[in-house]
Amino acid sequence: MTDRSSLADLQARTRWEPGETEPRIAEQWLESGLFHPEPEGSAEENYSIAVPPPNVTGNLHMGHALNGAIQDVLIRLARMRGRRAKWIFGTDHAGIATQRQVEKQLEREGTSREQLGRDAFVERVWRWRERYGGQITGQFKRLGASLDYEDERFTMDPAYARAVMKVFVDLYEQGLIYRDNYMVNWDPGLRSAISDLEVEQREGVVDTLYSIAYPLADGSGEVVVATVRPETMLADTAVAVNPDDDRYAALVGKQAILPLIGRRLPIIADPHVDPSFGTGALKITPGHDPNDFEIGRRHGLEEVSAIGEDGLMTAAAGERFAGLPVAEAQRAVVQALETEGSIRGREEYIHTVPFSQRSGQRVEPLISLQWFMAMDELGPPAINAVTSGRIRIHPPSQARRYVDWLEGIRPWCISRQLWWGHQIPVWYRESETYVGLDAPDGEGWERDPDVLDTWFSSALWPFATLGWPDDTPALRAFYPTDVLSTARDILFLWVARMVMMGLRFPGEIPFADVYVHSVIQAPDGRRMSKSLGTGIDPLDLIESYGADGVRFGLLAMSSAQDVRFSEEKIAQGQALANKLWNASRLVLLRIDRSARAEPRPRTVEDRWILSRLQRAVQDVAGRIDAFDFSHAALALYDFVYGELCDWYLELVKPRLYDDSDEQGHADVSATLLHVLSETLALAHPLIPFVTEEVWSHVPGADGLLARCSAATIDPALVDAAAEAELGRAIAAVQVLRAWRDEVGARPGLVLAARLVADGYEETADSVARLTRFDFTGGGDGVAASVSVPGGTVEVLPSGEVDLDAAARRREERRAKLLAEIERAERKLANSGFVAKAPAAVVEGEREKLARLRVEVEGL
RNA sequence: GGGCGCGUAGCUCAGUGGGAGAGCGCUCGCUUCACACGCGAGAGGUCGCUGGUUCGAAACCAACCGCGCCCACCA
Repeated sequence: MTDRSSLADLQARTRWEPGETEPRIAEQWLESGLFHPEPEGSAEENYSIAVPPPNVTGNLHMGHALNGAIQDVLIRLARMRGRRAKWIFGTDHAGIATQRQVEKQLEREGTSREQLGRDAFVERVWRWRERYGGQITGQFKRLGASLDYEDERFTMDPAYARAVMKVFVDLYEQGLIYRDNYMVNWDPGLRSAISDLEVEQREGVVDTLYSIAYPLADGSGEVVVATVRPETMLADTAVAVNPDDDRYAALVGKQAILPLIGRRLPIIADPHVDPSFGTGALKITPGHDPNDFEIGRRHGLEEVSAIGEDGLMTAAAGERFAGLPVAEAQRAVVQALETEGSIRGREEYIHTVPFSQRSGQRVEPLISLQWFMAMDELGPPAINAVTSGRIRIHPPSQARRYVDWLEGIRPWCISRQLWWGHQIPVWYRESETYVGLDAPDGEGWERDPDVLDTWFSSALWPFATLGWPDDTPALRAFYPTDVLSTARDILFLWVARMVMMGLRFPGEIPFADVYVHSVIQAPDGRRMSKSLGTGIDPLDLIESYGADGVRFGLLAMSSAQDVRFSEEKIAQGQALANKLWNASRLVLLRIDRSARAEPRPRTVEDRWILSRLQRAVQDVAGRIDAFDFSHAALALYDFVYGELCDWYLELVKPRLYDDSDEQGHADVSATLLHVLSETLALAHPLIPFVTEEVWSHVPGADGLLARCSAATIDPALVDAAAEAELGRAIAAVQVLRAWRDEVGARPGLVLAARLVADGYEETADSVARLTRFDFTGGGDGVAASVSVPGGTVEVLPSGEVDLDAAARRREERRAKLLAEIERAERKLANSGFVAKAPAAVVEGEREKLARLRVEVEGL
């Protein structure tokens, strides 16, 4: 664009219109290749972040948008600081979620995955992914996320799958992955095992607690046990009592008869049994209760499975119940026990029950042949990485959660009875087992049908995306990564596992800092979710407010706490973008176009803005480095509104519009250009679009702002004297404006007055202009006097001032001053205060008192 | 059962030992030559409750009330 058309363009665009401009800028960034760094140099000198890979089925939700904004701020700032910055991009195959999507599609077509068969189904999922997957990519682009889209990964890519297989095989050979018949959380909806982390303990479930009598085998009586799951009694293999329970001491070693089944159950003693609960006797069902399973293993009890993986009672439940669904079996068992007269009581019982987060169904604990990963060897190094400070988790409370969880970690069930995922690299032939990267030679081998938990492959994300296990340039350039940013809910599911795998395989921590951001709740405080109807689509917000507004708003909202979504913050971001756009228009349309950006302070306000800018740069950058994004965003807002626009631009307008002083205009142009450029650089990581667009109109600006240097830190520009002097002028302006408003002076009218105050040598003209006073004329008499810092302004008589209002105002001010004086006097009369408070505080109080006294005398 | 956190203006939130803040909303004024998605000026708060520590508490401590989250194998 030529300079002239650029100016005409600026002149015409009195509003920042993100909808028209942002997509164009996003396109420019993508075409520039800026987001795709070549894999050169070392991880030490480079900067990288691996994005938490969204599900391939996913759409951008509020969490993605917030986390995207956070990571993009970090990446853009690092890039502007001259680091080779790579934001690793890709999607997750998301086993269950994706499989369900395609299954639903098949249902609509009147077929099912079973009818299709495994190979055809998996093929179908791949095609589904080609067609519908990766919508979220375009959504991230719209947000302005500077991910490396040119180097996209998928957790099912052949190379990635190779890494997954290698990790499995290695851990198997090292004895850390093993197959076992063990109690697992069975999800009847999914018909698959799930891990402990996918189980949600739901509180407040109302059940009936049945007391059931088991007769003693020797006919000497009965023992009464309590249960909320009477149908599981069909799989009982013992009755247990506490070893210290005198009531039952005589029964230990005897046998009870299991009603309905007739099996003889040993009566055993185990410390797990709480004598104070129920009758103090516990039925033991090793096949369907995690506690009982442990007790059973301790005592070598038989393990009976009465409930099958299909959710139906098995043959072991006896002829009467076999084949019934669990719920029906419960009714039938209760009915049968009632007929037998074995029920001794029933009461309402409210307790906590496990549900599957995946399907929402009640988890059925059962014994199943599954693959597990042992954690005893993997956990401690991962704990040490954090406790030693090599990995820093922010905020620190999350580090405690991390360590606590790892300290109590149990084996991880990694096999899933699904079709979509990384199929376990194990083959069987009769009694032989083969584990390897490729299928074994020879006939008759059958591969294990199960796939791995999706989190198994996600755990390798920071290095498998970079080509591990090969020693690639990308791996050398970008591993370990610098920051991992995520929500709290996957600290265990993902973050801890990445640390374990990173330490075990590439042998280094996968990232140095973990930032755990807040969860944004719906405005009413509930969880934001589609099913509750409380979800808010970030893309709709981008449509209304622009991506800059959404980014700013989400960052400003975020904190260490969970926060309620507030659309006002998004609007605040939009307002900031618009403000910056218009401030830039003022500067760019009025300056000397041949000026070069450099600080050329000529007045106190120039020194002031350079000083305030310097403080803002240090503050915002420091906040970002400390992962304090909300304060960084608000500090930027305060600088742009409260300092640059409200004061500096208003103060320099006379010089900016004065064409008679060529040198003066050139100087202020240079300084303004400097201030604008630095402000754009400072703001760019947070609100990249508007800053990039303004930059394209800055004379002499070459290329993209996203490629420029970060705002300069130069402590020499801090000028406390200028800040004090202009601070005084600002305070005076505010006092005088308030006074005018209260005494009803017409806004346009210039009032004659005398400025009788110290410290306004350089600022009196500005104060007069901004308050519409004329301090130049003489004149007699005083109609009113207004206190300003350092003295008073004496307003000369005129018919324009409501003297009664002025007097009223004076009296109000006087009363307030007297109250404050009394307060200060009381404080200083307090011997405890004078003796014990820090000297500076006492001195400050004395100065304040003196100041107040001077002012009240002036009235 | 254990642990963590929150309760400040109508709303959403800052503020962690020395005169209560922001954005939005509300009131009043302003078509001031960047912006009416604007500018200027205001109103509005027993800082959940009680007690304690301190010269001084919104902030620190204790108990309580209310809300939220995480972890946990008592049927």
